Amino acid sequence: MAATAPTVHIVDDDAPFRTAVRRVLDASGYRVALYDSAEQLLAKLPAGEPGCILLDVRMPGLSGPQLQERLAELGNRVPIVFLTGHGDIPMSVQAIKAGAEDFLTKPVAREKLVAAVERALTRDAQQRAHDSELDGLRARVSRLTPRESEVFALVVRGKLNKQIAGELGTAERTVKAHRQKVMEKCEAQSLAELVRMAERLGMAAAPE
Amino acid sequence: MAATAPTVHIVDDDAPFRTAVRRVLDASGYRVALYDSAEQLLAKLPAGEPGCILLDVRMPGLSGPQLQERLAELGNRVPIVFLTGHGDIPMSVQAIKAGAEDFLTKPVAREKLVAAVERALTRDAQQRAHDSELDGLRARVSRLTPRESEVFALVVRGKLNKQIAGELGTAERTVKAHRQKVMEKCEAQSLAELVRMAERLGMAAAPE
DNA sequence: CCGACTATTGTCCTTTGGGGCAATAGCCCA
DNA sequence: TGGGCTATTGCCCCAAAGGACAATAGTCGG
Repeated sequence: MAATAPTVHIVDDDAPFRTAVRRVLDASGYRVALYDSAEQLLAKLPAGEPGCILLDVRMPGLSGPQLQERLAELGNRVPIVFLTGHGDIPMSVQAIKAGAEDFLTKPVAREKLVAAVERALTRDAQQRAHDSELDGLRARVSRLTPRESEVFALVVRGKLNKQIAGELGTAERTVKAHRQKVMEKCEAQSLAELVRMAERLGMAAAPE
Repeated sequence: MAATAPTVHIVDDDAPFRTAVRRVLDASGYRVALYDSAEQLLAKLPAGEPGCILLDVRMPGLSGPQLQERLAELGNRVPIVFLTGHGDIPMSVQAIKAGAEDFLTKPVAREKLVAAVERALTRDAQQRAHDSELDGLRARVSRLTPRESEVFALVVRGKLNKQIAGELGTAERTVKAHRQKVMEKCEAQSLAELVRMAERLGMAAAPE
């Protein structure tokens, strides 16, 4: 599973500047893609591929912060490094709070830029690793039938089969059957593992 | 358990400014404490009490960011709201990344200040609630004897009693005895609950 | 209409987990 | 030195979970 090499997406309406930055990042061995507007990035950004965004703040059309917000709405969590000559403190604070990896000001020292991009790519890789683990989990859990899901929820709350049977209005034997299916579909080797899965999926644990 | 009312700790070397800010916060109903330097705050800050810090950046002696760092080293996670007239973007970015609740610039609109303080206090309350829950858990788990802890670790990994007995070189009956003690001391009503506790305490889950 | 999937249950047997009762042993503190 | 705590174990019994074999029924897509 050799992951695609990560790409740094540079979004800036200033063509000469884009080129200059590309040169720096090229020289540092990064794959680079250029966009002259936020809209262009939204249209072309390949989903699901590793990378990060190097983003200007002031641009015609969507601004950098607006693009950040838009991406968040779309559920796209690509790390963003802001790089601008027209920033102010409130803007930088807002950007970082919204999850930006960094907020640099032009002119920027080459090492600062490269370091920020590197951190952004590292974070992206970690997020992806984490997400794909969760996705695998969700995929398994989503194979459960509605009934099995109910049993699953009660099992990880520590309920006994007989209690579950009572709550669901079925026979204990039936619960056992579902429970087996749950363990099988979730590929859990033990109850402890199943509970951990539920926990990672954020399933509430009210024992009641 | 009526918690102590939260206190806003104002750290600024400018006396008139301190007084002005105190007035604003007093008027909003907050308890306020004043300090003219970071050192004074470090010396007097009551540990374990709810509150937040309203912190200037440039001061004689320890600077605001240095105080933030020092508090982090001490494990004190009181939310900090920076309020300064001499800030710049890198500084604000660094402060927020280091966990500051906000980074405001003088002069600040009264509502912005009050809103930031309110968010800081809310965050503090949440952290405290979360921490005290964890502390309760740790207190229970710390009552386990070394042997019981070993059994605990293996149980939450989904090991069977006989496997645990094998790994510890004791009889299965012995494991059962320890296991009982673990459930009792941890006040866990079910294995699921025990696993959740281990999870919240960050105990690794290598099933091996 | 048929096969696949889901939901349900029954019976029976085995493996595990949970506990009561009791005893042996080492250690530490008063 | 004696009580208290920890670690160990044996025996016995009951409850709970796991799983084999088998069967009935309803739903749904072909």
